[in-house]
Amino acid sequence: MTAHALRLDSIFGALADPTRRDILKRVGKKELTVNEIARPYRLSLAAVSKHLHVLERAKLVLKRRQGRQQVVSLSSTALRDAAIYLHQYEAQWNDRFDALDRYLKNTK
Amino acid sequence: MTAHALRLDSIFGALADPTRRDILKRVGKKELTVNEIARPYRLSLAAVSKHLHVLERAKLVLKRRQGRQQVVSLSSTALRDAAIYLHQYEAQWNDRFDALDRYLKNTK
DNA sequence: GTATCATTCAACCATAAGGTTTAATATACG
DNA sequence: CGTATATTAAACCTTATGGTTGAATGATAC
Repeated sequence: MTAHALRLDSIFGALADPTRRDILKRVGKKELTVNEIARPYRLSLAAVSKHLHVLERAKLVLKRRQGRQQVVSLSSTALRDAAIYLHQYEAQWNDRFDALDRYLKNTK
Repeated sequence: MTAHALRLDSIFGALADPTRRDILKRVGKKELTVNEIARPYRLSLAAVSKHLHVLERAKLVLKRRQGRQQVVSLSSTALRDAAIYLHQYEAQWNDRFDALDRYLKNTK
């Protein structure tokens, strides 16, 4: 399997979990520490840490150390790669999403 | 969890497997029967049938009976839903590129 | 240096995913 | 009706995933 395919595996795999999509949405608005990310969920910190690892492996987020905390931020390149993958099917979906189609074409 | 979230779970989950992405690509070009779909893979028919079930559950493909065969076709609505989901991050990947643009301009 | 805070690692558990083989079902053909 | 063809279901196996708790690590504060 190609590197590209492996990458899509990890990206789509990461996006397949609702907690991880929620984390993504939240760090997309604002960088957060691991503790801040974990707070709203009824999950152990270790579980959230694992989710972050999955997101990191898919390159959907970046982590950097800031003192004794880890600051997590969105990394949009993988999301863009996923969008580009989906784009190959653009011709097959509704005209109503022309704007999105044009956008994806321009950034390919 | 909302119906919408469950839907994204199944869509992204289905897309996370390379065999399924390959099937999707092939049925996107031309409707195929289950046997035709299975032929190129070193997998049992039952395994391919399971993959098709995953794709069907995610509404990424449609199956209809034609005589004693099942004809599988792409259904783009789920792909479009996935694209719409990713689209919410469009602004952030644009920002990233804009920042890069600015950077390149300034250092030219 | 020791205590404390933030995060991860290790070991473990339950369930899901992806595969196999064999049996069952549905449709078509003589 | 009986047989062949196309596909799925069942039972089973192995590995991956998502969760837990408790110990280990890294960085700061005292």
